[in-house]
Amino acid sequence: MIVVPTPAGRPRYHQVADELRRRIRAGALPPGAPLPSESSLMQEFTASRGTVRQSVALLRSEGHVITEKGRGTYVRPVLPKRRLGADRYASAPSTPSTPPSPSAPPSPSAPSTRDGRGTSFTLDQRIEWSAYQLDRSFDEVPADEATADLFGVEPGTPLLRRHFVFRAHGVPQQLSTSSYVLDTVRDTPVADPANEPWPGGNIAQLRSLGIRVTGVRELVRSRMPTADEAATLHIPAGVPVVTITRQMFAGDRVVEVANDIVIPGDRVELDYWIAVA
Amino acid sequence: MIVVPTPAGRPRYHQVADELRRRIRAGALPPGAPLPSESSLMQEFTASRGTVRQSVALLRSEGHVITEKGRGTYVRPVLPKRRLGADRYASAPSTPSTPPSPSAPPSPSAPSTRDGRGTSFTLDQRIEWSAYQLDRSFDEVPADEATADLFGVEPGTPLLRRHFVFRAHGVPQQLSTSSYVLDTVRDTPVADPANEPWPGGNIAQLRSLGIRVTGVRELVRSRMPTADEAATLHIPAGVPVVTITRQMFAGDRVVEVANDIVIPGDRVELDYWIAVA
DNA sequence: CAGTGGTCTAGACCACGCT
DNA sequence: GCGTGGTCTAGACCACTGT
Repeated sequence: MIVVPTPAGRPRYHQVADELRRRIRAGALPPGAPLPSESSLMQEFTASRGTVRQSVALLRSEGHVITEKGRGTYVRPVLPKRRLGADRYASAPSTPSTPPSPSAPPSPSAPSTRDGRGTSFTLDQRIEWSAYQLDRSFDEVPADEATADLFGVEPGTPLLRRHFVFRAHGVPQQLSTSSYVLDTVRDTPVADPANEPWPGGNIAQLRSLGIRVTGVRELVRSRMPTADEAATLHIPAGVPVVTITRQMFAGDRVVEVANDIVIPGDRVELDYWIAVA
Repeated sequence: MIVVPTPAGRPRYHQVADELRRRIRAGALPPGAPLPSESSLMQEFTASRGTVRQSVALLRSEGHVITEKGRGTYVRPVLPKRRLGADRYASAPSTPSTPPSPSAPPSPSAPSTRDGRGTSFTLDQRIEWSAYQLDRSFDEVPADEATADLFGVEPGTPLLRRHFVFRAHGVPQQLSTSSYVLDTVRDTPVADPANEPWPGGNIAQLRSLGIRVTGVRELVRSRMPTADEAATLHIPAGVPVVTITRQMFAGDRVVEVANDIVIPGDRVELDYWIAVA
């Protein structure tokens, strides 16, 4: 068969993807709208199915569209983002409309955010403890090197490790693996999975043990999800995860380590305040 | 020829990808190592080229491997990550080994971090101002709605907008679009691109105008890069970007807005400290 | 049932990096 | 020139979603 030379030097599947991207940007294909079917695209662009599928795969990997088996391909809807701010660590149990915490920024108006690609909006979405559903599994393990380092203890120190899957309103929101040094929680209500979710979270938990958390350190990274994570969190192709490695401090002492909180990147924004000396 | 057990129902290209992932995790294919060529894989797994290519495309989109035209496919090397902490906003000009800033966490030891996929390490990498190269373009524009909102001014307010491409040691590190209200910087050295990079950064710049920055708010998000961003920042497939929307405050007043700092997700980790009341 | 996307094959020509 | 991956074609069968 005769291979059609690529007109502009640009591969045909890029041309198709470019055109579809253009329509998405221009609003001709708004979020949620179906893309033309593969057969339509084959006709419209005079390309083979493989080429058309390559275009769509590209758009998928860029996070522009999602594909549903047997139904079609759709422009990725923009999800409302959960905003995680410092106030989630405030001592008072959260109420849907709690005023900002003492160390919060000077009440900046909630900005409308851009996702860098077009339509966007942000929801200052608070989820009450009661709306959470929770899968959890607790176990006792010796500290691996990374976790020991974060705690500032010897590797091998016995830990209580808790693994959580948070859901809110039926939608998986995040995974989290969080540890306490076993000695500090053994035979306390904190070590009992039945007491989760604990109102006020880990800080309240530690408080019940007489440990007063004075600060939290968060190390934020981003990467593509593992296959497991994508499945558990219902993450479509083209969407990264944000990971947080967290240390809770009581003075100089590390009292909790979350060795990777994993959150879908299309459902969250992290809000930080830095005081400048 | 190695015969891979056939978990029936699982598509062949997934089986191939699973096996390659396994080898990567197991260390049989360490970072930087070449994957078997497509023809080898075709033989080893008794699959057509299309199927083998689909496996590799999957691994690429997951960030496990990168492909170089005419050379081969390689396990993605783990890059040292630049750690961005609050100290980058400290008043004193940074020196490679400056002690932590006043509001910093209680000197936690630099943790060794996990990338969630295997081998990993972190470099507490400081880049002196002198190591920066910088592309910049300044222009004067009326504030769009999002930026006006972040500034707390009316849309249309004249802004000095600066676009930067930072490189360090030849490697592109981040894009940034940052604005001042034009009235506050007109006819000052700050408005002259020739004075970039300005030692001490935007805070020192504002200081030279008699404006004392008291705090910085950062809104962190993650998404896949646009085609432009991927090209400019040399981002391979399967690597997301971290974006930061930043407001600099002088008291209650917003004095600078960075309406999207874009950083490759495989080259950075953000380090935040939250004081708990 | 018809329409959608998912998987797979076999073959072809091309552009690139290296030796 | 050889080996690598990049692009493209044409056809086939399948699983899933809707009516």
